[in-house]
Amino acid sequence: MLRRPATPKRSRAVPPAGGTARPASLADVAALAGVSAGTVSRALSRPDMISEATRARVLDAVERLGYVTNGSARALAMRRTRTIGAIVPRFGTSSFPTMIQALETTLAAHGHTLLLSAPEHREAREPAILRALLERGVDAVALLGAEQSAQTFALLAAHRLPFVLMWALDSADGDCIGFDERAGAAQVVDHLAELGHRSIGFIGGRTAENERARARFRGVVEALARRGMSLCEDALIETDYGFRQGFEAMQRLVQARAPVTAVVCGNDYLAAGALSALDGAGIEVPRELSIASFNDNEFAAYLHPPLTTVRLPIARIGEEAGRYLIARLRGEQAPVPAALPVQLIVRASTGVAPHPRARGS
Amino acid sequence: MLRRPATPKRSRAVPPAGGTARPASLADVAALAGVSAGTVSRALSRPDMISEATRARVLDAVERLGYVTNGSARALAMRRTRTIGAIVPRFGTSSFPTMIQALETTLAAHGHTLLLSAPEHREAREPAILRALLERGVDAVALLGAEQSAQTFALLAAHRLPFVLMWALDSADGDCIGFDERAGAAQVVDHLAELGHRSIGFIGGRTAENERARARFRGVVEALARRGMSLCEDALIETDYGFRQGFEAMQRLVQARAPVTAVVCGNDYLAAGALSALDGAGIEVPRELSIASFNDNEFAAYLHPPLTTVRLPIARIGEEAGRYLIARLRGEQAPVPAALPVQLIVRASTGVAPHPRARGS
DNA sequence: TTGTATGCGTTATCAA
DNA sequence: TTGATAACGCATACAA
Repeated sequence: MLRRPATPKRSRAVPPAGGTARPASLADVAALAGVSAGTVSRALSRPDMISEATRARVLDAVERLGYVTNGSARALAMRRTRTIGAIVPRFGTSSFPTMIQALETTLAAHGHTLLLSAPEHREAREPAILRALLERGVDAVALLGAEQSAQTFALLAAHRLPFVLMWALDSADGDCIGFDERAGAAQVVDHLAELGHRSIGFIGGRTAENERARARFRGVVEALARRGMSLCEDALIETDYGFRQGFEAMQRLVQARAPVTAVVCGNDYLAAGALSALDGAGIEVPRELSIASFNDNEFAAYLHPPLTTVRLPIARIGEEAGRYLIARLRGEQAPVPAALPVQLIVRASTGVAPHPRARGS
Repeated sequence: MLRRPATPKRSRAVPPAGGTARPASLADVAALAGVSAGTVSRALSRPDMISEATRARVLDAVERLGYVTNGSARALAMRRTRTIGAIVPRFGTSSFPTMIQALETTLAAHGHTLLLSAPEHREAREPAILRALLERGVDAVALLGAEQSAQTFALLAAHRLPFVLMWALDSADGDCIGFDERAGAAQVVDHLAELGHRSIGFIGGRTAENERARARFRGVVEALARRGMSLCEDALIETDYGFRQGFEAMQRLVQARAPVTAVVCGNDYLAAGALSALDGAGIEVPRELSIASFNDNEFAAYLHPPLTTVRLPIARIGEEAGRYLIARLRGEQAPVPAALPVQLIVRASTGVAPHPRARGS
């Protein structure tokens, strides 16, 4: 392929009509259209800089050859890939996909593509993962949570890479996009208090490992403290997120006859499991035990209202993250959006079809 | 930046210690290590072709400069990006994330990165999406389902791009990786028949739009036919997948007093909703109405067993798709794996913690 | 408006 | 084992 000074630069001046070895390049299009490569490039990216006639010829040649821009070459020349990396752990069994879907949609609308990494075990692999994204030349990165390794932030800084921390609040290390879960916690607590609940339990995620679980726990604790209350120590359970875990946690509370009239769940898988356990325990839910949860998935709403939920607009995290990064890439200041508002939903009083059982109680 | 013949090719022979404009390149590393660029390249990619001493010097320089390979340049030279594209519609609210997670994990283990596209409205945008992935130079593509546009297959063929159709069976257009949902349907039907059920209903996804919903529907119909039975026409409901939809569908069946003793649900969101509706209807589930579903998510198992489930090993689709594509990229023949086996799960007889209510009934 | 000539940062070929 | 050098395909500054 080298050492052939006598032959023309490109051996195939003829378009690969049937399907030649290599895909068509700018030079091929140029040859077919009878113009220079530079003209073709402009015809495609700056149509207004080219005459109507030649542009038509170029476009025709593009069509005939099935030409597709070589992004690697473009990226090399332009020093940008129009690609954004995202690192989101435990992707499959969480509510992150909704967020990622929104992120991808937002990015795609602006011509960017999403490079996704979904490590199973976070700490272990992460620096290597970021390096992989760096090698791919991502223009920016979206990370889940504010608790990244120092090495991660160092790499980001060294490469001057715009980045955003999703589902997090107030980090000194970078701009965050997150929910106002604290306000949500306050709303839930206020609601429960107004219903007369004075002894409240909590079934949540593992605060040592999960910064989101920690934020919710703290939010509830603080909200209670403001009312001079505190969580019932006999009804505090940390567990993995999951339907089964919620089921078992609530079973434990019931069997131990924990003296609570309300339980706040860290997410709605836990809540749904807890509700299901109550059902089996033969307890009349509405009067004896009120359940509340964060992070509304629809299914929990159909189990046994009244269930009070702090609905987190998960998709908006992705949208705002996308918007933010795109603004950054445009050189705009990209103001960090304020904490996204959450919504308190009280099933019994909303129009959402109430569970029939709720009527008779 | 051009027109500077007097200056050396790279103006900064000194490493960007603090943080210069552009990230370190091979040439920078070479300069610092006192070798040629080619040597650096080899030192990194073919360590065995280099002397111990120089490799050490190179690695040291790499470390000092924080050098990261420029994937675009590498891709341009090597004509491969080590990147794989995936197009999966309605990504956020489905069970696809589990599949994608597995795909990404498998690819990452082999040094490939996943480029993800998750269009909201499928037909409309898809050709453009594939083009976007082509421009990014993906080495291969994973598509959801066998029903792609002719244009899609044409593009794939024109670019000689290896691809695989996930969650699909037996397409003439390409290699598929899917479940043996037909066998699963047969198992469910056999199970229900052995329990004495003779009139069976079906609540499933929209067969006109969803090839997976169609496959399940057909599977059940065929399995029934083999036993000389057929679905109860008064108890056939097509709807969107979702907890609410299952709830409402089952409500309809109950209110219409559909003459069925068993209902098969197309996925477990529908099943969970259906079970919840039965609960509200005051019907004793175990004796009067048996529910079965495809595609097991854990939560349905905790509602009201006995629930019979065709568990689809969703993650394996992603794994196998990844394996297949990687084999193809290696030039291996990549035999198409047979339809992935599904597993029939009868809650009441398995060790999965039975719902307490099941005991008393 | 269009053509020409570099340069982007690697890899791969050939010669040393 | 190493160095020099030609692609890889595109974008762009400059000249025409």
